[in-house]
Amino acid sequence: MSTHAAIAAHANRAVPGYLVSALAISPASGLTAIPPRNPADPLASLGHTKVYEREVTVFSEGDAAGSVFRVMSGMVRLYKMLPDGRRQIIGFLQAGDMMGLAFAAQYLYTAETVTATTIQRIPRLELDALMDAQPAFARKLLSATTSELMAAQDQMVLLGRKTAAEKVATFLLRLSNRKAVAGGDERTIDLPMGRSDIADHLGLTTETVSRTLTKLKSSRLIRILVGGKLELLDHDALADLAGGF
Amino acid sequence: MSTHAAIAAHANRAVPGYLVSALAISPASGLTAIPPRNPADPLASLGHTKVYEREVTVFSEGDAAGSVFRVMSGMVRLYKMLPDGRRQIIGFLQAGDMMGLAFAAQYLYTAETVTATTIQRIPRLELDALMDAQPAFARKLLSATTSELMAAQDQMVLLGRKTAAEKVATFLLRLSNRKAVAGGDERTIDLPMGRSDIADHLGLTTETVSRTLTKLKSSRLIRILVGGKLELLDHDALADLAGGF
DNA sequence: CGGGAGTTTGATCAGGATCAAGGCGAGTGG
DNA sequence: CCACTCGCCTTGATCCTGATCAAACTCCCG
Repeated sequence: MSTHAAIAAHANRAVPGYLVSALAISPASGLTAIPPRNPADPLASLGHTKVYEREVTVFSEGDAAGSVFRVMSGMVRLYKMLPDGRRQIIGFLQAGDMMGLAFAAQYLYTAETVTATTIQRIPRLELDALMDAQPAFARKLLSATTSELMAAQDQMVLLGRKTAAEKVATFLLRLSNRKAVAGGDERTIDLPMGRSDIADHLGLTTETVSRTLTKLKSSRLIRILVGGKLELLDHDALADLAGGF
Repeated sequence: MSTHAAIAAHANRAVPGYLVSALAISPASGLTAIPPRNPADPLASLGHTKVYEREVTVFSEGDAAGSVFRVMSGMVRLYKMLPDGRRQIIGFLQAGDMMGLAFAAQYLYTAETVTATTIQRIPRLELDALMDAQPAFARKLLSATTSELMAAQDQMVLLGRKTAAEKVATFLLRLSNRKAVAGGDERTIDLPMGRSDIADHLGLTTETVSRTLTKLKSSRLIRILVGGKLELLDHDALADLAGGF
């Protein structure tokens, strides 16, 4: 399922990017001698790639920001915290998504792996050099960032105006959508993150997330599978419930 | 107060941009013969500028998107609606802010004036041409859009995790911050929008906004003035209440 | 197999929404 | 110029969704 073609399709999807822009991952990255300029993935030759364990911190809000990162596989959560510990998860990143892309001296959110994750770290200086060398790449970054902004605006609608059931349904459909475009079974989605992660992403509590999922299960809209997987039994009914993205 | 210097300072502020990026407005724009390329404001010579009355629509969600817009003076609200009419105001735009900047065929939100507003309309083709001609300008747009994204993430924290009082306090401080950087009296801010606009921006109802403002007034943290103005009497106490941006 | 974190379920609480009246002020027309 | 009116804002009473507090269950994981 995570074929190169699938990843490329994902990166070029028409659907707004999910978090900080998805950029094509070179099929060849890491497998062959690195070409100085790979037209398909200009980033491929920059920085280096590292495997992180599950549930570890990649960088923290307030850290000096010298690099940007690209998730190659696995899942990362980005979040901001209020002084008293309340947490808002800004988004979940998957293959192709970038993070840390900002013109600020410090990172403005914390990045932690959810699962074991491969991440490419690119020094800002190298990214800047690439933008200078390839204006088209700067445009690509702009396009990806704009997509992120649109996704962020959808999330505002969700957080500000949707009910608990609508929030959960929307969340499930988004995951399914991402996965569908990335190829793979439409109906079965992965939920590697915990209930409290989902809660902190949707502006709810774990209990409410759990109850809502239970209700969806009772209504035969979803089926909860072992190993953090979930099957969407009635996509249309979920879409009705979600009330638009 | 809205001197050229003030606007320039505003556009270059370190604080994250508020909605879709703030770009320098040329001091000379519209006042002198238009130079073909104004280094201070590369946009100045593009498209044309029009004055809109208060409470009119500039473009609607779903309209074919052929232009981007820049607010030169006045105030605009951007919002998205759910099918049943619930509304989420994405943000309020002021001088220097841009809207409609997306790589999509349709506008993804509706833009309406709050007050009488001067708006520059720039065809996308012209913007694209400018980006081709001046790579530095594309970088500037990227920087502005990234700032917007950061602001959107702050708004997610507000919507998902803050209480009504924290939301209102944060909102007032943001307005004050914008104004402060743009020059002008730190303590007195303009609230040209109605209570229901504020409510739809903060994920509350008009009643709750009104009650919360009344409480802030009783606690001597603010004073509500005639003509949609408001005075911040205790900036520090408000900041405590807001609990971080 | 046992321990423990995460999840589910239950009971109660409370913040903010909803429903319902007044009050106030800015425009409008007489 | 003043009074009226309409829309917005404020205030009050009640309701309800989702939070909080509490406990049992399940499934990993060692």
